[in-house]
Amino acid sequence: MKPTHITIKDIAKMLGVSPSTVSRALKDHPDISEETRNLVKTFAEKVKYRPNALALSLRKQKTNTLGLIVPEIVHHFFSSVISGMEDLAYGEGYTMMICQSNENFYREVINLQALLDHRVDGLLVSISKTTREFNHLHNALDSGIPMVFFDRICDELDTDRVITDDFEGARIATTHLIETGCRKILHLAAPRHLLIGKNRYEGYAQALKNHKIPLDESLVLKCDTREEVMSMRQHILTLAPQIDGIFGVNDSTAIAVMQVLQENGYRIPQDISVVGFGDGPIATIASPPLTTVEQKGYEMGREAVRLLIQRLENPSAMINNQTKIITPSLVRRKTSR
Amino acid sequence: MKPTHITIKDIAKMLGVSPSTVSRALKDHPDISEETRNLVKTFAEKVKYRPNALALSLRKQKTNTLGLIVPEIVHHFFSSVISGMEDLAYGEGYTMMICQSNENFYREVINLQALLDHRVDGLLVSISKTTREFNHLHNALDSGIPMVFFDRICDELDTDRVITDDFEGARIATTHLIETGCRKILHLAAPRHLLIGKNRYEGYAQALKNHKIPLDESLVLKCDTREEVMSMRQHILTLAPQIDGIFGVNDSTAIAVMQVLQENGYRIPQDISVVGFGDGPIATIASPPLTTVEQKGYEMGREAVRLLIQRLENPSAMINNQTKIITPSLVRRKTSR
DNA sequence: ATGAAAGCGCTAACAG
DNA sequence: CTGTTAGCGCTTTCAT
Repeated sequence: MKPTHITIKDIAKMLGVSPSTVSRALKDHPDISEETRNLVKTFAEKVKYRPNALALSLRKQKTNTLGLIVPEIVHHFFSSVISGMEDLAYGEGYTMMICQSNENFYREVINLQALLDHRVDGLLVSISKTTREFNHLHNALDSGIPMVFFDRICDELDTDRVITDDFEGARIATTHLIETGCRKILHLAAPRHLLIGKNRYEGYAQALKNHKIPLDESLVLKCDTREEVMSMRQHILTLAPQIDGIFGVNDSTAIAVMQVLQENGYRIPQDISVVGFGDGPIATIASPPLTTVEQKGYEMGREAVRLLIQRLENPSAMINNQTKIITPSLVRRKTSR
Repeated sequence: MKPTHITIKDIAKMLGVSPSTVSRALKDHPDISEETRNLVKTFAEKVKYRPNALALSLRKQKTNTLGLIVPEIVHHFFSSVISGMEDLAYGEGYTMMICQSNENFYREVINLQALLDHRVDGLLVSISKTTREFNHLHNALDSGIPMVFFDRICDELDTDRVITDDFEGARIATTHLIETGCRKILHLAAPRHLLIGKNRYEGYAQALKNHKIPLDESLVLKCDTREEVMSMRQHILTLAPQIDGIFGVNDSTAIAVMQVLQENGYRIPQDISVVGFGDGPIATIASPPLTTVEQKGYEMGREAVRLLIQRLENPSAMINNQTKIITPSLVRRKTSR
């Protein structure tokens, strides 16, 4: 049994008026007499008339749909972003069409095409890790569709953007360690060729510099996953006696080192303080609960949608592209003093 | 600059043929001469023609879009489900329109309406915690739209369903505890009026019964959040000396008890074994890593979409509604022997 | 104050 | 083999 919907034409027929009259009455067009207007409206309500969004979109050349391409849904940060986007978009009368690239370039291209085929009004995108080449995005942009990048932005495209201030987050984290008494701070870093690796490293370096603490490169380890921590445990343990603080580039590495240390008799934070980055669900259940930098995915999502809708609704307004920077904040818990 | 798309009409005009010819050529209609077909196809490719999905949907009365209503996106289980749905739907040529109810009944109703307005071909829904009344879903179903419930199903609606076998999961978990030597097993349970509370409790009870271990109700505590564990810590500690195993209704409570115990000198699993339920990201980073029951959200998502598409593509086939049961499996890690 | 007609982009009878 | 026509559901001139 196919769902059959009532149309304006149906109503017109049943009421003995023309479709145009029904259409106008429904949207309070001034030309329509109060009488017919009420007639139509009450009738429409009675038969539960609902406008067909498809027809509307086709007619108006506007879908009120926002297309999203995200690397992975199953990721606390990204799902927070999506949640923020959904909430705001929904509140503004837009719906979202969501695609995940699964960190796969080819799929990102297809996703983009699908969204374009559906004539979404605008695009929200965070690029996949395997994306090295940006023709697909270039083309989309050239065709004139509004687009905002978030988190994983693309430098060679001039668009609105929302990013977290990784530098500042790292600086705050490291400063916190310094201000609570640490002097020899180990940094577990992401590769320098990744933006987050670079920026967080630099924030760390800046904090040291601000406090006249010399930067010791032997205290910066390329080590950004739990697994890597585990495989580098020996090295970390040889370093341990000479350090009093650790800044991990993300929560999982921070928690992983903490565990390695604890298993070897170190007390956190009495012997060594630890700060992470991200504030996912694992931070709170760590033992002790992890002091970390909160990344505000939800807020980032809202901001991205805000930027996009603003552009959609200020038609031609040649506003310069904006880069909105979300400043993360420190969440003090128990792994630091 | 509005994105302007090339249409079939445009192509027809430029090639001096009729729109229908173009339409047919593009889809390899047998009536079209190979010559014109190639002409049209290469030209279409050159100008990057892309069919307008909106127009297509309107025409075909089929949107190839699946509507999803989920309580919360930011939740490991649900985001896994979404991911599974997205992947399969995408592979089958469908796109997804995703709404979150935020556990709010009113919003669930609106979400449903929005999806219906967009004429999604089918619905995937997991009901919100605050939903006590099902008229909106009843109406949708009566109107004939295919619908599959997953995880949080609604008993009074006769539809396809996908659920996890909570009873069996709990039975497996408890059995594992028993088989590794535990006899006095504490169960941290969800309220009995919730399905998961009831089913997991019963699975626990069944396992005991199968092994002729008497069920001691004083070892069943209504306690299903981390916070609750913390506020009941005293009581738990008085119970601790007499127990050798714990089955937590979810991972966070399991991890929380484990921590309370550890802080008080108990060794896990030497003194007490612990098993959780869910297998979210927190399970692996717990220390020691948590033995738990894997809930297979991704698989559930795929299954739900499979059921839905099957119904969409077997037009009238009056297949009886199916309830697909996902049997969770035990993931042995280090909190049990 | 209301209706007729055209058209958004596409497809599918029906002609020829 | 190709073109003409009508229509999916809706809005919006242009008439009346």
